[in-house]
Amino acid sequence: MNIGEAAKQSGVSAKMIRHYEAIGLIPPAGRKDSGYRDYAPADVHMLRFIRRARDLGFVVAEINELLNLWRDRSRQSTDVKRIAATHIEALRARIARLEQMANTLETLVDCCAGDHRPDCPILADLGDVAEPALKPVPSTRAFEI
Amino acid sequence: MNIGEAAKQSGVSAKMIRHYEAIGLIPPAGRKDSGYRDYAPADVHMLRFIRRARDLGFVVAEINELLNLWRDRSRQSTDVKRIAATHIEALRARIARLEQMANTLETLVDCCAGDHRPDCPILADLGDVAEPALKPVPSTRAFEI
DNA sequence: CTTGACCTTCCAATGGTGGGAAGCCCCACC
DNA sequence: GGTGGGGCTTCCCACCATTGGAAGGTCAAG
Repeated sequence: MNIGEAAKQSGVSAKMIRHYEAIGLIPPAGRKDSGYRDYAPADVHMLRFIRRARDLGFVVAEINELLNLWRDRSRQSTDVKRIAATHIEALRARIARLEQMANTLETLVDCCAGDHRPDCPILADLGDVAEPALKPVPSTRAFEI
Repeated sequence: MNIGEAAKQSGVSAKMIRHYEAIGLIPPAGRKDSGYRDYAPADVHMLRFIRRARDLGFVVAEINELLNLWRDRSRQSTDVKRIAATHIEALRARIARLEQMANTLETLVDCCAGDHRPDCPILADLGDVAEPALKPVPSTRAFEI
């Protein structure tokens, strides 16, 4: 099966399949005489596993661990559970941060007249100079939030 | 004032101050004879505005709009409100997606014995082959989630 | 005058994904 | 036997925000 077909069946784009192979998340696919990658149904199954894990927000490093456990017939379910639980914590932390942002903004928006006048509590809050305890903190990267 | 001092007072790292200047978010700083950037309290104020907006999850493009409105004395608060409201919607959407992930995982974790045995509903779900309607959908980028 | 803290510019990496170019391969159709 | 179009290959670049580091100039205190 060509990479395009594997992509269709797994829901993982051909681009990403090659990428996952390049970073070692999946083993190098077999090749036909033409040089084309050749995929078996088992490979599609694995790709679908990856796709589903991505949909659940796991990052590649975690998916790697999960894949290893998946393949390991002598695995202990507690290992899987630990990874998942840790991930849930991370998700909840991100949610909490986003919710705090949204709530703060909601309050400000509710206080804003939203008319033709220039006075705006949102801008007032943003430009408020009265914030002393503000260090050049290693602010979290956007994609980690 | 040197960039280090401006960084300390604003909470924006020197690296990012230079970056914001490079991408045109802030105007080029004045220079001393030595070539060092020179910052006035007003610049620190602007940087603090940016810092606060980032903390609320605004992306640079939005911060640019907000800065322009901030500087525009004839602005209409409705413009600010609209930007903020749109941003809240985006935040809520991200929260909803993360919550769905967390809830799905929570269910799976609750069903997992978490002991020495290999049987695990989490892996079973991930590897479930019974998912036909799975297209190579243009999955959202990580930092947009 | 040296030392160390600060500043400068430039380049690279992060993570996950998409876009595109240049060139090869394969199949169906005429 | 050609030819056209679609799929495949590799390689490089972009996104977003941020950090790290190297190589070198500047400043203040000792």
